[in-house]
Amino acid sequence: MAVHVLTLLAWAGDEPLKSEEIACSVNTNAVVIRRILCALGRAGLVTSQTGAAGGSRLARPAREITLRDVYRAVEGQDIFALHRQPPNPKCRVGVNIEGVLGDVLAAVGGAVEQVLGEISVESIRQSIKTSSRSSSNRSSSSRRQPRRKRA
Amino acid sequence: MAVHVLTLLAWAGDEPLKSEEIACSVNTNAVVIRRILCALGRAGLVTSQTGAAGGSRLARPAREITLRDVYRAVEGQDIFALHRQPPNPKCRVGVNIEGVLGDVLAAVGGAVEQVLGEISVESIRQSIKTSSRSSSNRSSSSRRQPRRKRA
DNA sequence: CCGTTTGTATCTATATTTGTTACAAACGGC
DNA sequence: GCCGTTTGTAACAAATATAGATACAAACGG
Repeated sequence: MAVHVLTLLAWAGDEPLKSEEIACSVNTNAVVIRRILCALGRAGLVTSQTGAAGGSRLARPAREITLRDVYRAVEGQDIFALHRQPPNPKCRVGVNIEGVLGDVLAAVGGAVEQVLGEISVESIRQSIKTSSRSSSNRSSSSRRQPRRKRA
Repeated sequence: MAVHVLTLLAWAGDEPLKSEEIACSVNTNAVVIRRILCALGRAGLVTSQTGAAGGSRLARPAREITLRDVYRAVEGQDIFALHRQPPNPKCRVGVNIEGVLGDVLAAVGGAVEQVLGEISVESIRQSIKTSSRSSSNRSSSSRRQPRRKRA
């Protein structure tokens, strides 16, 4: 949803968008959008203004905002997590497993961020533009079902 | 937790472990372990036997089981997900965003699997072995707090 | 044949996320 | 300076997912 929001803002250019307008396209409540915009604002990706002529716009060119920035702004930091309840410390494996898995998760997180770091909001916008031109497109044709697990 | 389970099984070697024993080290309920073992069994990573002398053991050498196998066995398929409620199809961005993001998620998933595919259960076991030898270790010393979001 | 263990169903508790209502603070136009 | 508008945030309800627990039939070995 955050990527969706930023893509809309990229499209709008200089013109500020109101959370209500964005919510309409995303098909959700305006407060949900404001929460996202707030997080993006704290990360320095967007600027917002209150008041009658208010709204939000990108803080810098869409080409200079990567999905990695978005990821860091809206996701906490731990996508994968360890045991909810710590393992039994009396077991030789239990004592150390969390430390070792921590390294694994760090490696995974790094790989995720590297992939996301190579994709800009502008490139997303471009993909959408081309998608809407040709309907015989591999992008939009694939996937229409995965409504599972955390948005 | 699945990695924890497999590491224990790798340690046990030929001797089958009961779900109750595993649950003790992981510090959870035996049924939770059995659920994991069942998923791992369906993926062909472990074999289990009922009965008095029953229990579970690895279906093949620990070196030939990667965390990618584990990942596929226990996680559904979509770690990241799209909008819970589909975007507004009347919006130019809303129509195509899911297709484009689907490609992004596929790329991220591929990167995750690639990293996990290079780590075997055996290497996890080795890391734990060395961890427990030297206490001045970067692995186990780092991280002790991230109890956030899904185990 | 009998005790043990898996596999699975079912239920509860807990955590997380989303959606919703409400409202103070900020801002621009008049 | 006032007034309507919009953000930022709090508070709460609803939906969803996961973990933990109890129960029990089926399978297996001695």
